[in-house]
Amino acid sequence: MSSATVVTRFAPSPSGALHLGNARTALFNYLLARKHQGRFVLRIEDTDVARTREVMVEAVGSDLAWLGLTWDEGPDHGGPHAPYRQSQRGALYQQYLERLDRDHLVYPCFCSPLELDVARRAQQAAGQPPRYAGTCRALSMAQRAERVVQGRAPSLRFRVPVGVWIEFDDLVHGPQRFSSDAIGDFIIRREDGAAAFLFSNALDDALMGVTHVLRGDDHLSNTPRQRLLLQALALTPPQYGHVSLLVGDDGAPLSKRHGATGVRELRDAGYATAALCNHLFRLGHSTPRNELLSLPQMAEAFDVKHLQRAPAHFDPAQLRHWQSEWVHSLSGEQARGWLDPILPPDLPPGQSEAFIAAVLPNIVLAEDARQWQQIVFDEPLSYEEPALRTAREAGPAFFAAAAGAVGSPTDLAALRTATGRKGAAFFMPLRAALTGRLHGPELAPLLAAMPAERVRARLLRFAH
RNA sequence: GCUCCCUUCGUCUAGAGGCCUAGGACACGGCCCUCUCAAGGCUGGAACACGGGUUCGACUCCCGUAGGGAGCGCCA
Repeated sequence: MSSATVVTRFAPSPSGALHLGNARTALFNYLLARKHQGRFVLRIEDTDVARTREVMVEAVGSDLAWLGLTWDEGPDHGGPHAPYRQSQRGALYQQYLERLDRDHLVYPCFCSPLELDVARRAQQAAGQPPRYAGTCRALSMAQRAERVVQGRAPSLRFRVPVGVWIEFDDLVHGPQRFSSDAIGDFIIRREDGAAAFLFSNALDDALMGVTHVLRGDDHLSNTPRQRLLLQALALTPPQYGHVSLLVGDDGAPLSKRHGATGVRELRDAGYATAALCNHLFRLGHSTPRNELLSLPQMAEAFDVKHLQRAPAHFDPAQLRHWQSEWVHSLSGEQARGWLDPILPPDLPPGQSEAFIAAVLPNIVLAEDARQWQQIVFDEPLSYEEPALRTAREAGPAFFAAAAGAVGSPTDLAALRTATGRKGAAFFMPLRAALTGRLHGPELAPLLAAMPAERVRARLLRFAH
C-alpha cells in the first residue's frame, strides 16, 4: 500500500454522540492516511433523516477536531467528491440504482414488514437461516403493476447471484471466503426512497476513491454483500480491515453503565486529547513504544499488521496513566495555559508559576489542581481531622516561633532555626497548619506560591 | 438454527516452529529516595482456554471441544 495515494475515511452516522469505539476507528483511519501522506475523508452518513439530529452532526465534527483528527475532505471543507453528506447524494444513488435496474440486478419488493417478519419466524422455527425468501424476485410486470395500483410502495432488492464465492483479503483477518448462497437478496433502497447502508456506504467509498477502510468487526460479514454490489457496478472496492470491537471491563460492548464512554464526557472530565489518543492508539493496536506519542509519531508507528483481532477492553486506569504522562510532559508555559482557567485572575507576578511548579507533579486532572488552588489561595481553609490533631500536638510555642520567623519570601531555614525542630517534627505540623491536610506537594515550593501574610495568619491560628 | 470472527499475566499487548525457564506497559506488592503524598529508581507476584494430532521440537501449523462476539434487518 505504498505506490498510489492512500485514501481513508471515517463515516459516522450522526445519531448519537461520538463514542470511544468510533473515535478509535476514526483515529486508526486518520493515522493510516497520515502514515502514507494520503487523504482522510469525513463523510456523514445521514440517510436516515428521522434519526439524524443536526446538533449531532456538529458534535461529531467538533469532537473529531478536538481529538486533532483533521480531515482533508468533508462537509465543511468540500473536496473533489462533494457533497460529503449522504442526505445530499440522492441523485447519485439514483443514477447507480438505474444502472443496476438496467442490468436487471434489482427488483421491487412489495413485502410488508409484517409479512417479512412472519416469513423469518417460520424459517427460524424450521431451523433455517432467516433469509429473504425471494417472494418478489420473479414477479411479472403485470403483478408489479397490480401491486402498485393497490398502493403498495416497493423497496428495491439486489439480486444476489447464486452459487458464487466471494473472496477477499481482509487487512487484519487475512483471506476470507463467503458463499453467495448464504446471502439473501438484500434491500438497497428503502420504501421511502432512501438508499440503504449497504449500498450508499459501499458506493460512496468507491466513488470517493477510498482505498482503505478500517471499520468495526461487525461489518466483516457485510463485506461480501458490498463487494457484490460494487462488482455489479464495475467499481473498485476499497481494501477493508476489520478491527475488533471495544468493550467494557465486563467484556460487554461499551455502554453507559461502564461510566464515561463518550469523547465529550471524557473531555468534560478533564482528559487531554493526547491522553485519550495514546490510550486509543494502544487498544487493539500494539506498539513497542511505551512513551507518550504525538499524533505524527503515532502515524509513523501505526501499522495494520499490528492490529489486534480480539476485542479490547477500555481501561480507565490506563487512560489515567497517559493523562499523567501528558501532565508531566508539560512545559511551564504549557502547564500555565492548561491551568489558567482555574487560577485566580489577579495573582501577583511569579505566583501562578510558583503554584504550578509546586503542584504539577501531584496532579493528573485539572480538577486536582483546583483543589490545591483553593487550599493555597482561598480563605477560610478547611482542615481535615488528622491534620488538626497534628497541628495541635505541635503546641502553640512552635507556631508562635514559626510565625515570628515568616518573611517574604518565606524561608524555611529561618523557620527551622526559630523553632529548633527538623525533619518530620518540623514539616508535618507546618503542613497541617498551612494546608489543612497531611498529604500534598512538597512544602517548600508550595510556600513559595503562598503570600507571606497568609502563611503568618495560618500559623498564628495555632499559636495560642 | 446457519455463516463468519475471536481466545497469551487482572487489563493493553510482544510472539509469524527452536531466540520462551513466554518479553514490555498499566494496575497491584516490596525496597530506595523523602516532611507526607505524588513523581522517579530498583524489585516481586502474575498468562499461552481445553483436548487431540503433525514434528526431533509447538504459544506458534492442523482438527476438534468449550467459552465469547458478529451477521443473517426497509439500523447504520
